[in-house]
Amino acid sequence: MLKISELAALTGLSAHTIRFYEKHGLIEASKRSDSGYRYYSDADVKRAEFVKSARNIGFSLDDIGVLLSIRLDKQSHSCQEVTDITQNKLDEVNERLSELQAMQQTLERLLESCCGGPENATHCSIIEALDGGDVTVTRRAS
Amino acid sequence: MLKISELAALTGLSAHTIRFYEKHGLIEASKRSDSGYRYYSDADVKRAEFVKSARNIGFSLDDIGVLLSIRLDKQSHSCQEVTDITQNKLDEVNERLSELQAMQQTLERLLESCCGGPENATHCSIIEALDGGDVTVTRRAS
DNA sequence: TATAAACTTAGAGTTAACTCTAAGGTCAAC
DNA sequence: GTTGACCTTAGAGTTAACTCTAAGTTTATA
Ligand SMILES: [Zn+2]
Ligand SMILES: [Zn+2]
Ligand SMILES: [Zn+2]
Ligand SMILES: [Zn+2]
Repeated sequence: MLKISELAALTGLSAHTIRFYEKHGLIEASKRSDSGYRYYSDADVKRAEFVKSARNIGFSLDDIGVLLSIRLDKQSHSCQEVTDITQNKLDEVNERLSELQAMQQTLERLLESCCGGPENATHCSIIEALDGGDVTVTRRAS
Repeated sequence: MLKISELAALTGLSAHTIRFYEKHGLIEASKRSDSGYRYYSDADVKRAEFVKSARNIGFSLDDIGVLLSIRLDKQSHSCQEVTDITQNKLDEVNERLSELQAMQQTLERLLESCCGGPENATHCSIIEALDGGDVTVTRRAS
């Protein structure tokens, strides 16, 4: 049984974050000492590591909640439920990637066009481009 | 001179957002009617369009504030100041792109590994992968 | 036994960029 | 001269995921 700081060291989450996740139903300590200290079993640690992995991939805490409930009772859930969540996340990531790639291209183009030197900006092509409005249109985050 | 709703229609910003930008020093109405209505001159419109362009590229409101002050007095600023802001933004975008690309790869790999079918999830390779912790490590957002 | 490190809770604060509400004043048209 | 669209302000609410604080309790170490 680990104390919260030990679980924190193991997972790389802070003790604060672990308590925060607990409040959101993602992590729990299967035991409390008489004085109220949290103690984590091996199963608790595995669960925390699952949460950390899912978080690393980019799943939201809400997604992770659903994934955990599937993990807890695999019999009652289908692979399709899992791929639905995963596909939705991938769609989201792809959408954001498109936005960022558009920004990247525009920024690179702007940087190429500007001398970047120490002289004054009266001739600056970046300022001009922004003024003219002839910048690549990037989609806003949804 | 345009009223706020007309500027909104022109720029695609909402009237709320225009007032919000004004509060943050980005947009201003060079005139007010006796009753307090905002009226925007051609120069105001250009400035609002500059803000909109910069926002589309992904600059933060703070960045835009700095860009506007350069735009307002180009003599006192250098191209380098402009490229610094732009380069910093590009670095940020590139960092986020790396994170998202790692997520994308992991998610695609997970989706390939799972059957996605209607049977129960006792054998689900996505759940297994998250359990095992053997997912690609993606950097967290800074 | 004394001190420091670690733990507890409830709840407030952070960030960015909006987004909305309430309560009321103004303006154009019919 | 009244309806309805539009305008004003101040300020609160939203979102996600933390992050921190305060005030007090417990435990480990010397
Ligand atoms: Zn230059
Ligand atoms: Zn330049
Ligand atoms: Zn399957
Ligand atoms: Zn599966």
